Amino acid sequence: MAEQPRGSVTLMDVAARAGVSLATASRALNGSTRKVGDDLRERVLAAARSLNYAPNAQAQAMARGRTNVVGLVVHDIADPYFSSIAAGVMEAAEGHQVLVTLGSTLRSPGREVDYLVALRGQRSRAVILAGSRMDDSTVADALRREIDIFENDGGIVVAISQKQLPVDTVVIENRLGARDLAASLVDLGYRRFGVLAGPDAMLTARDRVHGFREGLGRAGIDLDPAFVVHGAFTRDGGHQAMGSLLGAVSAGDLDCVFAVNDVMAVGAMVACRENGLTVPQDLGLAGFDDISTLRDINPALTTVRLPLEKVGATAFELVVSAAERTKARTRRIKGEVVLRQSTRPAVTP
Amino acid sequence: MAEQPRGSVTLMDVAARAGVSLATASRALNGSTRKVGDDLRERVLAAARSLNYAPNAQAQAMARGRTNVVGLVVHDIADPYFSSIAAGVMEAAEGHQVLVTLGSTLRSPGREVDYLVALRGQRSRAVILAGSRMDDSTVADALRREIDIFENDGGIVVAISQKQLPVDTVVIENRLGARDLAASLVDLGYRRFGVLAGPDAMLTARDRVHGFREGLGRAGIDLDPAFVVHGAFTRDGGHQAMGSLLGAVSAGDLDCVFAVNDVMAVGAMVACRENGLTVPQDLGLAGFDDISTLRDINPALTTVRLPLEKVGATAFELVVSAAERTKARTRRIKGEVVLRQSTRPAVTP
DNA sequence: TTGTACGCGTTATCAA
DNA sequence: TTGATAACGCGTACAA
Repeated sequence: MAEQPRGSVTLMDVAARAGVSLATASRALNGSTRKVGDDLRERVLAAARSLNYAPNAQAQAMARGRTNVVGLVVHDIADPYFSSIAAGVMEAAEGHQVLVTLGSTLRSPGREVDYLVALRGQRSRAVILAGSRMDDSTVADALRREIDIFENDGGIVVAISQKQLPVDTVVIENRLGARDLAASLVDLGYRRFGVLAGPDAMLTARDRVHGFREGLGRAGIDLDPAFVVHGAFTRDGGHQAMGSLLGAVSAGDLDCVFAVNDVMAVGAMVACRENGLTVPQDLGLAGFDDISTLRDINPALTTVRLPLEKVGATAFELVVSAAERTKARTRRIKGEVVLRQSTRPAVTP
Repeated sequence: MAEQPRGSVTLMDVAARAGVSLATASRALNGSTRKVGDDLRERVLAAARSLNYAPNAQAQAMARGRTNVVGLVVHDIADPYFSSIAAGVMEAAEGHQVLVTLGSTLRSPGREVDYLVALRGQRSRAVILAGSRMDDSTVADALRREIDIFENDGGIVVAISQKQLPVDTVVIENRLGARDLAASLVDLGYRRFGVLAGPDAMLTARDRVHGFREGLGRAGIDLDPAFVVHGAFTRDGGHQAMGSLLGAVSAGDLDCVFAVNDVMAVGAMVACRENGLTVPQDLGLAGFDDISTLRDINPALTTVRLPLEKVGATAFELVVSAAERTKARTRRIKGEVVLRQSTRPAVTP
């Protein structure tokens, strides 16, 4: 049996036990394949196994000058939007000998910069910035600056959301999706719209509002600014915004409400219920994202489906293929309108 | 302005720019507070700032012999159960100068061992194993063995779920919660129960079934084994299991169904609807966990509330307080029955 | 208080 | 093919 040495087993221990030099042990365990005699290789592998040797990744990183760490920075890991993206990243990373470290900014944009610094300290090979960019030039400038430094150190940066930064980006077609949704809702016969708009500075929210307004405009419908209520990008934000909206309008002013994401839509649905309104009979309601956990709410939510796991996987692919890139690349992910019971069926003539 | 040097800035660069020795620079930036003259300290800090210096965490780790990396291993990060726990861990880690690395086993128990090896290679300070233990002695033995090695290297291991491993554990009182739930359901007047039981080998699922059966037994009610249907611990698993159950029993055999977690309950609710059953009029339905994302489904789910973020935070506290422990500690987290609309109101005499 | 020099565990370069 | 040895960047005795 193998004895259990106290403290970490080093390559030197392995080499000693196998009766070979450090260099040989290193080559047998990690270096290029065909350079160590089979007998010695066997001895080294056996020694490593019996000693439970695990290479010190820190030391390897120092010697090699690079790591296998990829940082993933999200706004809030408890939000299903981000946990789905994270799952996509993790799955894509499978088999790539990569360790994913998770950062959660708790929805405070400035913290992205902090994580970037920390991950630079870790000499992370790459960082994936998942989550909406903000309309805040101070933060954006600081971020851009830190990204420069990070990339100058040889790191890779990939963003998910808007093409605001000069890095490889998985662009989510929020605007297009919202435009299509608007068109579909008009097709269903809706005419008087309200919007629960999320935070004004959040580009994802803003793009969706813009796209929606655009879609309505093409159908000759105006979106009254008074019917656009901002609120947090959360369930409670949606709940509150819907409450305000309902308080501000009179019955008949509204026949359909678009919440810029599904969790807000769910909050809005509750607010409707509390106000005695039935969806979709009294009011149509639509969301955005098609969060899988929310697919079974009743009435089922009309929304724009986003392949979130694919978004994460795509970001990871940008990371692994970054070596051969010549300039910042863009991958566009489209959403697809899904009509369900929270909006009424199309009026058949 | 600061020039942007090509490649990483090292402490030597900072020392040179500040005109001090390496040791002084090190002390000014990291070492104990009161050992560097104010003037020199200022010079060093200024130099570091102007050069965008970020300490090489790998090198620090090597020199110090320890890291600030904590590994979090979950079954599936897309599952709200785990993403809530992860959020709790992240929030608790806030301000502790710790980087959390995320592992997702994709529900394959053997992968926990792989992550443990990888994290040992990283010289992680600690690993949090979140997720049910399995009734699989092969895996458990391998895990125990690898945990020994990990701890022997000075690492800390914390488990969340059952006290199956000889490590600090956040024990979730599944059994107790399910027992209480059973009692509450009996109080509501239910008598003929079915259970959607999850995978047989998963201890969390099994504990909940046992506890539920226990609770019924105390009320003098027998749980017919034919009414216990196993299935995956997911929405689809619940959907399928409920389908089987409804196919196997005749109307009147059943007046309430307990799904061992909320996502299964949601799947079950859909299956009910598909079979023309209305919850709770035709059938009561209860879950477990009180997943926040699912709180707004309709009818609202009767369930056992688990403070998942607190679970994660508690696990992290065990990590940071591990130094002063003498033997494996246990923190028990209780659930609380929450009665909602998916079960009928109590019959008033 | 400040500086010198060694060690952390590994890879990679050079000889042998 | 194998082995000795110099990096890698930092912390920290030890000496000054």
